[in-house]
Amino acid sequence: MGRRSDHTRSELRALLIRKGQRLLREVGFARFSGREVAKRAGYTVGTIYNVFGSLDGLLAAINTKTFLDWAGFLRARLERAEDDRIAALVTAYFDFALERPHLWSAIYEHRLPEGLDLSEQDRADRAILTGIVEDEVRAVLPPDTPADVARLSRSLVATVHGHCSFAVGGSFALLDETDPVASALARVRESLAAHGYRNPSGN
Amino acid sequence: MGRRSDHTRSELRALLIRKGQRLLREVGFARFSGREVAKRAGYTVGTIYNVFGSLDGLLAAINTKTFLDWAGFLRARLERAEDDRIAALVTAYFDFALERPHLWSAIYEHRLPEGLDLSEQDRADRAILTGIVEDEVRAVLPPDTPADVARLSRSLVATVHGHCSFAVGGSFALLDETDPVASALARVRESLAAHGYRNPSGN
DNA sequence: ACCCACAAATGAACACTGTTCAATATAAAA
DNA sequence: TTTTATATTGAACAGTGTTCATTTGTGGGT
Repeated sequence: MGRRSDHTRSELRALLIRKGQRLLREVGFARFSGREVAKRAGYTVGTIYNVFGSLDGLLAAINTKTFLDWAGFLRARLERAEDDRIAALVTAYFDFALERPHLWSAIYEHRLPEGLDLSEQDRADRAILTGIVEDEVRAVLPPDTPADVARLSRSLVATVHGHCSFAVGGSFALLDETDPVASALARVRESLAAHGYRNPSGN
Repeated sequence: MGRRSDHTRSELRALLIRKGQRLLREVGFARFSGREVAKRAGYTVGTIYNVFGSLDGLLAAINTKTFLDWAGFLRARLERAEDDRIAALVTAYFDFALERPHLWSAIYEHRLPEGLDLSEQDRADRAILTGIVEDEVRAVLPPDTPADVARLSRSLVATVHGHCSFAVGGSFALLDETDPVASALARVRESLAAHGYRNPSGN
């Protein structure tokens, strides 16, 4: 088969990302295969290289999509949230990961080879997540806080990330940790408290 | 070539782990190859399967070795440490990872396939690291603390791990974070302070 | 309606991977 | 010395990522 017109370039791009994301969710990073993605999309390997340049390009695009899905997930939860938005955020962070462990892990398992970098667009898309956290942190600290809110937010994301990573990866299971979300939330509250935050739930 | 007696079973085991660890450190998890490990050890692929059952078995053994090296690294730093042992611990945690990023990342990139589990020995070896942290945390909290020190220690390890993971993986670089160690240490101090710890350095 | 130039899709080829297992060469036992 | 047991090999298999010459449908120009 030669040239086709079943999809425009951007449709094809979206299709490959969608099918690739589904495969990644099902089998995980270690068993991910470009040929399989192409087959599921009704194309062959070469097409992935036409569209993304390399398999790493496709994986980067899939992971950026996952970041966007994740940001949407957090926003939806925050809308439903009552007074304790920090708890809602931490819980949602974990829930997204625990409901699709393969997909979430792949974000951190995939490393671009040296020489390749994320596009500016990818970076901007992925930064949205941190932005959401930053807004919530700022809302909860005193208006005149001397803290570097952006930096503190990144650090709190890292804190929650560490707990989530151990929870999804099984490190915590080996250590008989039963409630990683509660631990993560406790650490976040302690750090926020050190910057003038009062805990709404009393925990 | 048939049966040999160049090495005893346990010598061969150690040799393959050593050569494998070196390869992993050089090329990273994604480019790791069983055939290459065997070649460097002066054997062929099949031998890895005789000794470790599978490539995952070898990788698990290498990663356990890395955990033990890491624990030794922390202990050596703690011996040299002056008054601020918490800072020494956090700094050493990062330094070990940053000096051998491929090797450190591989601990978390490798996942045992379903059905396979770590041996009891591997689990015990890997738990030594957490034990070291637990000792230091206990030493720094009030003797009559009501806190669950084991659980808090695990959580603080997760906190530092999250920061270290972003530092090694480049997520922090994308966000212009310049001093992840300082951030991690600040979070750890805030949480310890919430449990009765007084900061020796005044930071 | 025709033709043609272009671009998109293909799939064979290459060098690799993990895994299995019959054959083999050697060490240990009899 | 002969026999038994086993450690080591390497060919075979099915898969991988990547490249690229070849093919073929498509859109634009006549």
